[in-house]
Amino acid sequence: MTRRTPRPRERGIPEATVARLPVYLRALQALDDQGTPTVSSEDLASIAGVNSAKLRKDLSHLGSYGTRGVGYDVEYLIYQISRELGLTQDWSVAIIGIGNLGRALANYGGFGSRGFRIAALLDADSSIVGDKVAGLSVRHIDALEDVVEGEDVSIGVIATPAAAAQSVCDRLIGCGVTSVLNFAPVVLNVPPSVDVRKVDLSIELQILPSTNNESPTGTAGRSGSGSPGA
Amino acid sequence: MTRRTPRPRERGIPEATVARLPVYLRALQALDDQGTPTVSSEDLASIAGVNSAKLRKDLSHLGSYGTRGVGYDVEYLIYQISRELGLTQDWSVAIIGIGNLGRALANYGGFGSRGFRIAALLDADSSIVGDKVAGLSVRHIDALEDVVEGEDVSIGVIATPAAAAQSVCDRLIGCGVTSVLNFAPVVLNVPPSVDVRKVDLSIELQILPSTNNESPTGTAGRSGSGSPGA
DNA sequence: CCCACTTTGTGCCCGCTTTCACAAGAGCGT
DNA sequence: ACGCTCTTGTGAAAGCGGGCACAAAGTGGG
Repeated sequence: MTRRTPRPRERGIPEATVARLPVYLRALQALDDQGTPTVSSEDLASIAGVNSAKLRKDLSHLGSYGTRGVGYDVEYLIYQISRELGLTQDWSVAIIGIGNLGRALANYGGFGSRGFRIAALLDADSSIVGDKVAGLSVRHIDALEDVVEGEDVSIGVIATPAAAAQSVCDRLIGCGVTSVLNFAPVVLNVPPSVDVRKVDLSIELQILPSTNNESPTGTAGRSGSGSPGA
Repeated sequence: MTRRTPRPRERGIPEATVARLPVYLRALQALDDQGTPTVSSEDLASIAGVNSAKLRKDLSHLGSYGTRGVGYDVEYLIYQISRELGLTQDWSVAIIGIGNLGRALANYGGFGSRGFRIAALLDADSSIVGDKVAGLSVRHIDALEDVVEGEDVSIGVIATPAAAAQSVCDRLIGCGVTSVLNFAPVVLNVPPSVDVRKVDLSIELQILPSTNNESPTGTAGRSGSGSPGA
């Protein structure tokens, strides 16, 4: 097992904050592309869709990188957030299950641009093994252990049918993967040392109609990215 | 504009609870398929991956549908949860942006089985307009207003590139859609009466590596489905 | 009828988040 | 150098959600 590089840093940044950092990061990158040199917490918060006080408190956990009376230096903040998220190093990702969703994920540009390298695509269906998807050749699931070892994969993305998810997950964990992103509609059973994030497309849809009724308290247009966290 | 049926009920169920109801629902349906007539909070909680006290408290918000000493009647609970989520009526969904992700969504079986009917697929790229995807013919985005009106669409799913998302969203809202599920990596600007849920694939990935480091406090394997909510 | 056992529903407390409000810091024009 | 304006960083308060632990309620056996 090669080094899985478990970033040392991270004193104690609240999980809720970490979940928002990528949103800030994207907003900052958009600003950077436009050539904006600095941005105030008010403006950045508005782009990211959050309260400005919350934004400031979030950023304050990284350190005092703002300048009073001026705002934050866009490029410097991008660097600091990337660093905190561990995006300054590359993470190898394996996608298991190359159906429609797996293909969508493989082709999704958002990954490579961050520090994520899609190292392998795996599927159990031998009729698609060998196909080229997003420039990669689909390999058979039997090669999972070899691939994880050889490519030093540290993140597994499960896009298989529900029935296969748990066993795939077990095999991933068995060869040292500690982070799993699960798109299958099942609750995975994992030891505490492994972090699983779950994304369930149909659940998102089911929640939707229940929230937009004329709530007397006026819930007002939300836009959370999901994950209540713990 | 036909009836958009804004369910009247819903006194004040916590958002965190609503977000978990679909998970319970799925577990219950699996039990029902196996012919299990009743289930205890302990067992159901274990399947759904939550604390049993939390489960009981969640369900208590719907009313007292359990029997002490016995548990919950599976079928009745399915009905009550479906009802609360508004799944007892059909919702028409339009997917805009038929790239890889849009295709994955269109083919995703989980929708039709619940009360969701995929009414239309729309895209701006005329080279794919007319293609058959998941049994539906892709229509041109110009027809958006006609489609929403004609099919009584109440939910829009945005799977377009980031740049197109806001304008598509505006058009959806313009013709009466009040619920939007956004897969594009931008924060949409909407009036408070519209509910937007955002799912961002690359953000989930970015959060992942930051959470599984040997946190001194032992954060232990999480598995939240996302959405910190408001 | 009574008792032992099971399981729900919930009061209570604790810790995490969010939000407000403001003092301290930084730049700028004069 | 001074004062004005802008913006950050943060103490304190309020709100929400999670989980324990227990009383209440229902079942079944004798």
